Amino acid sequence: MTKGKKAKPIDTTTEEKIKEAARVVFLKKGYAATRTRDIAEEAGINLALLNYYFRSKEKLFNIIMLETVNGFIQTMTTILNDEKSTLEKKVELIASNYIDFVLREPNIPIFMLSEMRNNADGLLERMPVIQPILKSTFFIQHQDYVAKGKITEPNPFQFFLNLLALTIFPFISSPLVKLIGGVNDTQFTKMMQERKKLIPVWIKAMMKAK
Amino acid sequence: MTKGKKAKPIDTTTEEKIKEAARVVFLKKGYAATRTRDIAEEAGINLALLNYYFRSKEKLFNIIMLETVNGFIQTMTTILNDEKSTLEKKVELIASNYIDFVLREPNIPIFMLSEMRNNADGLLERMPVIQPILKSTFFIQHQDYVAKGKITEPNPFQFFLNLLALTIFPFISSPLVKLIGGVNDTQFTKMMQERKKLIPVWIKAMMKAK
DNA sequence: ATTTTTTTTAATCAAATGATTAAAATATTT
DNA sequence: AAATATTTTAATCATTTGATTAAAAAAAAT
Repeated sequence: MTKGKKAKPIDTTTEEKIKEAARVVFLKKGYAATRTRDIAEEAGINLALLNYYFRSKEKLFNIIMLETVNGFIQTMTTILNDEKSTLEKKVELIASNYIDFVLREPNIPIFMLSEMRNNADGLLERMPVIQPILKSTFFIQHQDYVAKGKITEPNPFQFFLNLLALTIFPFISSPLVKLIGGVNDTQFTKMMQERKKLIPVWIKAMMKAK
Repeated sequence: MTKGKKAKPIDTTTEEKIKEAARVVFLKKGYAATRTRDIAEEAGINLALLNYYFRSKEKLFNIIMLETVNGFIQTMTTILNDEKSTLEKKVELIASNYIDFVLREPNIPIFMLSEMRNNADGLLERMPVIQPILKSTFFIQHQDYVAKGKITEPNPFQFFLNLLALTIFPFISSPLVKLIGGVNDTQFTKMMQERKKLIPVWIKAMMKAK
């Protein structure tokens, strides 16, 4: 109640510090397994301060979730809607940019998808920026390729799913990959780097498959 | 303490009922978000009974987790190690069997992967039946194909990852798919059924890609 | 310098939650 | 049928955990 005075350039470092800590903990452990005390400790502040700034665990979570999803979708929509680049180029960009992105933030995919899984309190529907994807240049170009016989499978969603799957799944399953394959972090990163070049080649091959 | 009398064919229905309920709730919500009371209610029994039979939430969870992972890996190793079938046939079988499997139990992949993510208390290492995969006939056949020039990418793990990704990822991302694509459950199932045939075709095309 | 506002904290609360206990109900054995 | 063992429950405990409060410390305004 001492806050909302508006137009007041408050020193935002503490608030940011808490948000950053919340991001780290939420992304690593998920909402349910996260204790607000964990976040406070990670931020190096007292628990009450967290509630002072963000009122509740849920509100803080919603902020983090929204920013995370937006960060993830943003690059996507930009690439998908670029009218200059071909479909093949878009595939390259998505593979390359997202592998880099997820290498920096490996917890994001499993975090997002596991939080969305039971869609508690309609979290998904409140997410913005998601709908435009269907009407993107990417999908129009796909349609065009299908019409010209350059792509066998006509469902653009199968195509998009495949691209996402090849790009993101390895990160979601990385604990398993590292265990089964006896792969360490360095090797894993190297494999993912290789996939930046491999995925476009694979996708191109799949397009003409029948 | 009245239990462990050994060699006593006790009526196992209550125990099974609790386990089944635990499976339902754990798979849907994950360990941290699950309340033992939820499980008791789902099983139609009292909370104390759950602890009487299984001592603790964690012990019950470990049982469910172990059975789930085993169920998931079992089919895999059987297919991967069959010496009669070709590599192509194995790809078909894995795609087909796993899509059927996950259509019946759509929560299993995200459950397994999200629980494994921070590998608390070395859950992963205690999982059996995982190591043999690397030495399976599948990988030997892959090596053979590489030697004969039938497969471009030499790393068998990339190959295996791709197969898993194309098969499983759609289920993990189904909330997103249904939202972005405006796809309902029936349509989703249909898409996945189509993938049973499509994935082998795609994989075959990817094998020769360069 | 004094007053006012903002920031931070320690202490505490209340609800949720995993677990236990002791006794009642039911089944089994004798 | 009586005695014994097993199964089930209601009530309760202790800890965890999200949240609040009131007061101290720090910063800003006057």
